Amino acid sequence: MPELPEVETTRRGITPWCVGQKVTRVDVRERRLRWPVPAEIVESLPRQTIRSVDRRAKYLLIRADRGTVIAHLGMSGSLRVTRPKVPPRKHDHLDIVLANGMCLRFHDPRRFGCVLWTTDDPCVHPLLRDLGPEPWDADSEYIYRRSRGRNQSVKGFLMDSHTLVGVGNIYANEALFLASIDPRRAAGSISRARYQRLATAIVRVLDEALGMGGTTLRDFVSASGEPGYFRQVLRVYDRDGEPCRRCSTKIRRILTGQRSTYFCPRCQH
DNA sequence: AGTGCGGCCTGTCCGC
DNA sequence: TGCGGACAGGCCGCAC
Repeated sequence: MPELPEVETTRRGITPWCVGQKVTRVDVRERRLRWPVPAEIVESLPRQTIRSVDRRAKYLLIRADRGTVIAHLGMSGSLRVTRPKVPPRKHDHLDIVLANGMCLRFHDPRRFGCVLWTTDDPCVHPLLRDLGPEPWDADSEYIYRRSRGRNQSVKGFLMDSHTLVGVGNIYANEALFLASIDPRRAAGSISRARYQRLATAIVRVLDEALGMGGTTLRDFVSASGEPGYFRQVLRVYDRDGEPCRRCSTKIRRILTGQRSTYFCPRCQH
């Protein structure tokens, strides 16, 4: 599933194929994504040149001459470089066809993702406007200050994109383990020193995963799926009943909200 | 304003 | 073997 590192990997993977390329056509086979694919993208994007591919949180920003594609991969999405004549698979919802004979193909079985179009600065788009800082830019003092007075669980607080972006369920669990913090604790009850550890832990798990995303970069065009490198290095996520890698106590799974939360009852407090 | 939760979707897995 | 149901997940948008 596309977490932040995979979105960044996608960005790096598609950039050399499409920056500087003119768009010749946009083919929409299924417009019912999270929000309908706007007709303007089909009308306006062709004949424009792609100038850059940026990322904000888990949104990819494909900037053209007079407008920007805002794409989100949701839970199950991918954006791959292929040739337009390659027959679309099931759930290949949209192609951005390029003058160099390639295309960007958006694939998303669950359709939690989106492909939108804006002619404004994408940063003022309602979806991006209120987002917190990127994890690499979020210093612990900011996170600590923001947590004061919050009764919400620290895990929920971390996963709130207004606090900071890019910390999904997997990384929230992993970072809280590294920082030895019980995910059920109220965000406002945790000390400044522990937020320092937490901020470091977040960057560490994201960098680790980004390093592994690099391995899928090589055969990017060949459309090979995620081989599951993540799983072997996970410390708590999806390890209910298995021994803690630090103290061998059984990892516990609980539900907070509707989300699975994994933690070591001995290491995290 | 902060917080919790429903809903959107389909593939996968489990039990009958 | 086939079928139904539970579950997973990001994150918007609503209700309290």
